[in-house]
Amino acid sequence: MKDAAQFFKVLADEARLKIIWLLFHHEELCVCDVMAALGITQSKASRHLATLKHAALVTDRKDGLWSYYTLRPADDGLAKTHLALLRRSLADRPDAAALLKTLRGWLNGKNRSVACARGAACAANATAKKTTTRQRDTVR
Amino acid sequence: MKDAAQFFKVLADEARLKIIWLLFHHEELCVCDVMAALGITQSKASRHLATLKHAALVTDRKDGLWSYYTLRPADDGLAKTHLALLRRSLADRPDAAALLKTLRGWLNGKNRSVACARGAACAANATAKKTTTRQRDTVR
DNA sequence: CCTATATACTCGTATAGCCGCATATACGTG
DNA sequence: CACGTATATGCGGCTATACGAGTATATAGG
Repeated sequence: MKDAAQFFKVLADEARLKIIWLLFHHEELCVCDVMAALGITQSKASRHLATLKHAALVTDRKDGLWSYYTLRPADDGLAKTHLALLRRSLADRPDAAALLKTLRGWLNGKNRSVACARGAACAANATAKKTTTRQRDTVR
Repeated sequence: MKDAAQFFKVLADEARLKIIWLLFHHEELCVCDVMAALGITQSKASRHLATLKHAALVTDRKDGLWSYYTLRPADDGLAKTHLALLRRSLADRPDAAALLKTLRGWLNGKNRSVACARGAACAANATAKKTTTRQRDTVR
């Protein structure tokens, strides 16, 4: 049952949950897409994607400068079913829908900006400013 | 989506997962039952039960010296469906079945022992001896 | 009241996890 | 080769979590 706990540990982070949610709806995303959609820093985006990769929930594909991440069909039964349920569980959430909308907005204007990551970073700042109260979320 | 991450955090611990699993199959369990079945210390059992209670996954009932814990129907949709799925996911696992067996063995001989917790502690020691290698489980 | 018991809780400590910053790496273009 | 860009990662700091050991609390029974 250790592996099950391990699996839930991967899901036990809001940023990772959001990334998974975005990947449910977009075959491939690169790091700066995640940065822009979630409004997080590059290192944070990269690290969480690495965690997901390590947990075998996503695969990555290098294309030139970009790394594209894709959801990978889980070989574990528990993971497979829980991810499917997660997708359904989040489907009716306003914040999940808003997240998707933000991503699509970013993807639209993506080509117009000279530097991809620079634009994403600006988006990150804008998002960060909205949430002035920042605090950790504990288990208890 | 923060609440979802929060919920998965509660599941992200092997001991808590095991407790939930046992509670799927036994209406009520007291702390020493959990101690004995999982082979853990009293403080660990009590603490994890407190965490589950705090997360509104269980309720407790005091009866004399004993505290009985019971799974409580989740009001949150996400929690409800994921717990139900969890139950199904674990159903075909050998270690989950073995855990139930251990608990039933304990419950049978429970009345024969003079001190409940003392017997449970002995069981804890016996279980601990089996697993000589003890290490933390990390996310990555 | 005194003792044993079951549980909760308080320490102190060790570890895990998240984060930002800075840097390294790798690739594309001129 | 030099420069800009996208990503990965080492490092240090901080917080959250988990744990054992010990202690406090409450209750049952003499």
